Amino acid sequence: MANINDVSRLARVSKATVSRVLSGNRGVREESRQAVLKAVQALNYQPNLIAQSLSGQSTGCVGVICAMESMQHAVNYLPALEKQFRRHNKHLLLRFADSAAGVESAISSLGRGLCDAMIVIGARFELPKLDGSVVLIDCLNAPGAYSISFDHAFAAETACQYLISHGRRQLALLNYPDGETAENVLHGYRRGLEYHLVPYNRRLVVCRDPSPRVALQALVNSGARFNGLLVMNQADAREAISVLHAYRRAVPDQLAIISLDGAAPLPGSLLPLPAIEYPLEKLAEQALEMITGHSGTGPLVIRGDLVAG
Amino acid sequence: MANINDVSRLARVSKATVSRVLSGNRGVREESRQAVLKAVQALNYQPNLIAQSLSGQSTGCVGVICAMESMQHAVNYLPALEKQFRRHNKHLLLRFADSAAGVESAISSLGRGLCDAMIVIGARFELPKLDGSVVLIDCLNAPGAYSISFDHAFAAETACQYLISHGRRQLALLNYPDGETAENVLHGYRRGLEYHLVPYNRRLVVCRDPSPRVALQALVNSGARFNGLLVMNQADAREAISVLHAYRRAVPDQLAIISLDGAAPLPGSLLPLPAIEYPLEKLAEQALEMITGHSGTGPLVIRGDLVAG
DNA sequence: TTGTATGCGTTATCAG
DNA sequence: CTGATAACGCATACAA
Repeated sequence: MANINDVSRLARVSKATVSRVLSGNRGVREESRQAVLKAVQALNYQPNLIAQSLSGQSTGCVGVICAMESMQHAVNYLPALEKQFRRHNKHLLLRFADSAAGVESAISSLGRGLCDAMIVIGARFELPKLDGSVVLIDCLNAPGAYSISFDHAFAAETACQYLISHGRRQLALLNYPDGETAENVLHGYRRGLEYHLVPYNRRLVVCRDPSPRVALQALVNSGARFNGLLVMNQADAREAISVLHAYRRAVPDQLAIISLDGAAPLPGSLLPLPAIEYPLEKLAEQALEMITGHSGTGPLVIRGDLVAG
Repeated sequence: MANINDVSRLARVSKATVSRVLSGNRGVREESRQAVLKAVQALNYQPNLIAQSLSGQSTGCVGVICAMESMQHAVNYLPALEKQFRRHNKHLLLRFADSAAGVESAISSLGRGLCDAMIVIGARFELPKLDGSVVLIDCLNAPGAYSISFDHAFAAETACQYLISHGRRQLALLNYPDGETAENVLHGYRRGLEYHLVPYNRRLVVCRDPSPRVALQALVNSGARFNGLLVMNQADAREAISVLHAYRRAVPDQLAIISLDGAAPLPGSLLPLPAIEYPLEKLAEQALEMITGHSGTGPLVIRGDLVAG
């Protein structure tokens, strides 16, 4: 690959002039400018990004750490993020992690001059204290200053409203394990019920961890009756369908299921379920703004769209 | 972030000595070694990767370009690749592309000193001529010297054997559009039939492009009878189930479906279909070897495992 | 308007 | 065994 010296030699100007022409051509004689451009063409010269990074102080790379638990999940953000960041000439450095330790290791490995910033996506585990240049997307218990999280209370409430307005009043909830997010979900769930004067039945609330299947089995076994079910994501929805199928409960005829995070709508899915979805492009935009710093600081909470099945 | 100068100052040695200690500590007095190590600890020093890249000639980054058509597909290789490459301190630079032009653009954008090598995954479109440092994985019509592709003929034959041994003799094929791969699939399909003396019926072979749904509709409408179906991937399988469901054909009771690429087994999938699967870890290993050059050159064709539903 | 010189952080060469 | 010093490729302040 040709470098700036080759170009300057061929164009009979100095490296500085070449550099000037290529980055904001201010104050260069048209003649030299053309010479440089011609040489660039001839040599098919492209500035070396590594050298640019070292000289400037920015690499143009952003580390993206995907939590693996809900991978099907996190992975769906990737195309939207990549598209958005590419527009701004930013590259994505990909890592996966399945624990807080994994995230820390990824961060320290990426944070050695390679990245200008980092994004953690979809972590369901407790996160360590993080640097200011780390943006958290869809992470539970986001401890950082920069985070984009979902309004789970609002989502749960909306889901209840939807199901109840479709004639389902006995609503079960397959919630996250104890934590801020679970409380938010529960809050929204109760608000949704209250609005329609549906009494709250704690037996209808179960925890998806360690296993959604077991939780649902326990729920069914308990004899508590329900004709609607709120789940936390599409994967859980599938599990639920599968379990309930085994119990001869037809979805959505006898039992309506709604997902509180409808990301990752699987192509050619057999039965499209209603869900609360979060717009991927908007999300990517916000993440970019947080990273480039054009945005006001502070965590951001976004509300999802109700999408009927 | 502390740099090598800070360390050398604190340890009262030169930069060179610091560098020596950190990379293969050959010929350094134990005393200085300890001093350096102490300083490194104290300052939490980690060598800047960008500077290392500029100085050495390798960035330790590998570009990964995922074809977007069968994204659900390509994206599934990512975790395995990342895991494998991370072991060798290689980072993954992620891009998506949906056309040959997109791939070219990605390659030229990544090929400016950022990457040592590149991988293209899952391209179903015609690929341009590519540099030697590009490895093609699961790409149709792989034109490069380095490629890992699947033995489609073998897969198709295996699929036929499986279905026929399960009492399905009228096998339809939802094939790729014209091309080398489609021919291979067709070859395997015919071989599988021949083995069991099942006559070949060309009406049972349809093309999945531009739309698997339409192709299947046409197939059903044609009146040709079939009780088994070979599809090219899980997404197509889902589409097929959906279409056939509409025609009141139950899967897998009346009709058995097998996928020739069972990657991306969806979690909690309702009905696990039989499929030919390609081992992701092996694949990632091979890709790594091709890139690090420890492997004999030339394209590699691998055969998939039959996994019953 | 242009060229020179210096810095970015590291590795490697070569004297000492 | 160690320390200066020259690359690596580019950007930029400064001088002309």
